[in-house]
Amino acid sequence: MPRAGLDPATVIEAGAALADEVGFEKLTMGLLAERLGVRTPSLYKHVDSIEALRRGITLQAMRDFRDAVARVAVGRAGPGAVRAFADAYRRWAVAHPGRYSSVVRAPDAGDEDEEHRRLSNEVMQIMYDVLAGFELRGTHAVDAARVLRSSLHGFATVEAAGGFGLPRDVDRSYRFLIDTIIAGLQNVPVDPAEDASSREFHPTSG
Amino acid sequence: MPRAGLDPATVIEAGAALADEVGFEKLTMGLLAERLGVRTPSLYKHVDSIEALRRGITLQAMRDFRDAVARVAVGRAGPGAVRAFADAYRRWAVAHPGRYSSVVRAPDAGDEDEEHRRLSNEVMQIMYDVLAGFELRGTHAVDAARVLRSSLHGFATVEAAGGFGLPRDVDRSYRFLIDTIIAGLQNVPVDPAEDASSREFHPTSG
DNA sequence: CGGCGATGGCTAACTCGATTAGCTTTCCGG
DNA sequence: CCGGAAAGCTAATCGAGTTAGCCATCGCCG
Repeated sequence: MPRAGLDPATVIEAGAALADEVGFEKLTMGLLAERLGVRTPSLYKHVDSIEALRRGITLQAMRDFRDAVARVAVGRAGPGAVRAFADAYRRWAVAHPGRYSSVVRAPDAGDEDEEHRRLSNEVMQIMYDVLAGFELRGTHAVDAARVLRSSLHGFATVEAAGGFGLPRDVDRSYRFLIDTIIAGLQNVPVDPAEDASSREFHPTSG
Repeated sequence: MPRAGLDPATVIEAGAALADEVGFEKLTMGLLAERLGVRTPSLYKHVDSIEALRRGITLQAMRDFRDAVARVAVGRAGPGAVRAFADAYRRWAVAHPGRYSSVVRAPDAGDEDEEHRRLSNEVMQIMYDVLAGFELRGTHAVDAARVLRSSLHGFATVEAAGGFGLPRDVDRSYRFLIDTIIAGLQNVPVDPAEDASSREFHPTSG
């Protein structure tokens, strides 16, 4: 019998694609093996465990996600950049539901290696960049990035979970969300006590 | 040997408490049985399956969550109500991480029975109520509720996943999030084309 | 061209969690 | 006090993950 010609990258890529179809949590070694035309134990020649497979899918997805949002945001800042970023964010999440789950899940203990942290920070940095141009000094730069992150992530998660009852309106609600965030960041009252703590700014720790 | 004296409600309550300790997804029949001083198969005298157990925990948690947020929001509207609601929301999520996961997870196929839908709608209704007082007509009432829901859910999820690097600042960021949402809802531009579609308002379909 | 070591795939077998079957014991109403 | 329903238990099955160990294939080197 001819060999399947697998290697770790192929297995992880196929796992990511399969996760998009059946859901990241439903991804199984047996299912992936079947998809690759191979018996389950054979996969262990390429990945150490299902945990390692998930980790690999997560990292691959994070790189792809970072590239997708970086592409539209590069060199831009302010409301237009936030809109473009938010659109790319949701578009990617909707196009890759399984990968998106993998990106945002709570990493299992020890799962968060150096590369994971680095990629997280790169995405946060892109958020800081698109938010430049709003008058956010000091700690509020961190806060604003968290606002953007939480809101977009929450929307994507609820949408992916089928939590919105009326599918027709979801695009419009997303636009409203972005409009609200932008208007909010332009009008949020500045607490003078907070503004004094500018020194605490830590751009890579979002 | 004396009987343990279990019944479905006890088992579900213990399961919810255990989920808060070990995480909803790590909850196992064996673990719960051990906690209750009973052998694993004995649990099946009280719950049909682990899926049914999860469903029971979810419904119990949704009721408790609804009560917690309803209590602080009753009869109030506008920014103060949004603040109180958001505080109760996050407080509950932080205090009951396993239950919170169960409330917001994507329900498995068929899992979403009538009571689940009813409880979802009740929480959405509370959101509509606290958002009354902002000048949101027509479809934007739905949009605003989705904004609030997405943002609070996203923040709670990222926080629960340990996604924020600087734990000290999380309270402040949450306040900033709420301030931003409130300022945003007070200043978001109204699109005249949207405002015309007021008839489409469906308050229970969030 | 032949050989050979590394590699990739396979079968068999084990573990663990969920679940079922069927037995036994306890409890409670009559 | 008695009989059956209810609640626990042991034994056993099933599926997913994983390991061990066997064998075929590939690619490279003499």
